[in-house]
Amino acid sequence: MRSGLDEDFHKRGFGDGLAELGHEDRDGWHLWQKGLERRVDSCMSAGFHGSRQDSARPFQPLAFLKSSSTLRPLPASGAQKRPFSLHFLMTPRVRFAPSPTGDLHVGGGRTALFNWLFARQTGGTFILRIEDTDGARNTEEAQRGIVKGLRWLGLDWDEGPEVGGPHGPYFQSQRKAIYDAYLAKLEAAGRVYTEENGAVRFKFSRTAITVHDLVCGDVTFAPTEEPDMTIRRPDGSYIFHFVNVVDDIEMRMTHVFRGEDHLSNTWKHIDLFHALGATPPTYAHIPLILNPDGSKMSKRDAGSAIEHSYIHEGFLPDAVFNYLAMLGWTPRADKEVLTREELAKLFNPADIHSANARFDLQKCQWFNAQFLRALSPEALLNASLPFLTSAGLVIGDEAMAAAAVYSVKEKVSLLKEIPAWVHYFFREDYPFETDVMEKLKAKPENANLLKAAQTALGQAAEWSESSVHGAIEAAAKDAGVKTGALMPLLRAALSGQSRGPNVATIAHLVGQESTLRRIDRTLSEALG
RNA sequence: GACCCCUUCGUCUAGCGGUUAGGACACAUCCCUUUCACGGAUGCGACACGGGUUCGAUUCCCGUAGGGGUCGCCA
Repeated sequence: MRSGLDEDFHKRGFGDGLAELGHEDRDGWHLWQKGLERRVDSCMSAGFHGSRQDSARPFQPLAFLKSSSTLRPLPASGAQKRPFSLHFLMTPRVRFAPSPTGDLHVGGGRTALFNWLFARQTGGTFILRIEDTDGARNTEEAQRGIVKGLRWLGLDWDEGPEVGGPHGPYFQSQRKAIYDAYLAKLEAAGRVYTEENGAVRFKFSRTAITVHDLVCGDVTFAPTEEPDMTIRRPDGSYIFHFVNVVDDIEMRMTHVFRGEDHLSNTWKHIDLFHALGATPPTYAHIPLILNPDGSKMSKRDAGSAIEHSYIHEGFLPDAVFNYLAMLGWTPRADKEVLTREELAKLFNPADIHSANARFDLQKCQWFNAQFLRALSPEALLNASLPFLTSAGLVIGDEAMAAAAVYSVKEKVSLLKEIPAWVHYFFREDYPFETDVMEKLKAKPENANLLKAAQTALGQAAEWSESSVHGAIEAAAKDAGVKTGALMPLLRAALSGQSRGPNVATIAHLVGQESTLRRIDRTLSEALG
């Protein structure tokens, strides 16, 4: 979608790649290139990231121009220019490229999330590519875990497995012919050699290579002394570094958001891009997620796996999405609880932190509690259904069930806690908790109090929450006790528990007949 | 061992040379209240250390220490 001006701009050579930036002022951004100045009205993702390393190149700008305005000769004055790379007539293409190792790891989930956020914000394309080059340890089952985790988080992809796309196949195990062709290019360029056993190595250029990173700034690596990199095994299968670069070229990636653990190897990738005559994408190496004690988070650690730690524990996708997005990035907003749409709108790679972050399960649960409370009764019931079912509860009346779970929503932070709070709504043979039983038996007059309440409730002509409440108050008054003395007894009788929603709410929801039966049962079983 | 990244309350963070160093989670106290919660209020609590630069450093520079990462025919 290029405007005429953009087209003109493009014709004059303002393509992707290196441009120069003048300055930012009230009029917007002034970009300078090839003797012309272009003023930019609006930018998506406006922002600059200061480079800590090289003060001569202090900014690594990030701009996706939406509209353009004037195009005029560059002023002759020697205003300072700052070089930067900019893909400004191109919609971004980003990808998440996991190797299928089973359950989606939170670190991977967040990497996918940042890519997704960026794509959704800029109107770009988000691609899922499965890096299953290591046939020995990759299984279809493992790949399903990744897909399930991404779908659960709501990270939909525009190209990739299950949805297809123009640059497929999206499994590296199916792209051998492409890699062979690229290997031929390297051979033609004299950049590879084959070892005696058949392994193929890539000849490093052994020059200094600078990574221009949106997060880390410019990072320069001195000419390497490492041995040349193997890119193909003797059995003909290819190595990660090579296929990763080839696919990023083939799939036209403009940006790569990935974990900081890749930063140290990025010079190798850039070397490959250059050897293949391609321009490297813009990189953004995002900080890692650490355990609460600062150690590296691995598969076995709490909170590390999407399905095991979140889906099964009763987290809501939106909450995990929100929490993960805030780990390593702070949106410029006056609140923390944000929807994925709001996060996508606010996302700015320039605001990504460069320091690793520790995982805090409590805060993640807090986010979950926030989203839980915002759910409608129907949505809450729907979300808790798997947990209610696995607790053996049978839902008869859905409206009642929805009201029941809704009545305890601010008492829990995880869906899996809900059954323990609502089980008595769905059955009348609930157990009496030990302390509840003791409390009931503590005073002989409790039985009479309950009987009085039962009589009053039995006589209620109307069965609304307020009428129930009124009947209980009246019964307490007649019996000469405070309402606050009767309520706990009734709560015990109706639920077998000492805590829960309002007593009147419970009675109202289970109905008049059940309420009376529950008191009968208490009288005979707990006080009999 | 070499190289790379990082360092503000316990945790996530705001800050971009001059602030009583702000917020959120957690924790504590109080209020609300039929319980448990929610909510509200208050409190606790941080610039890793040492040198510079500067009238002035949390902020800029250099070291040190500490944490993390990378150096695979894993991805």
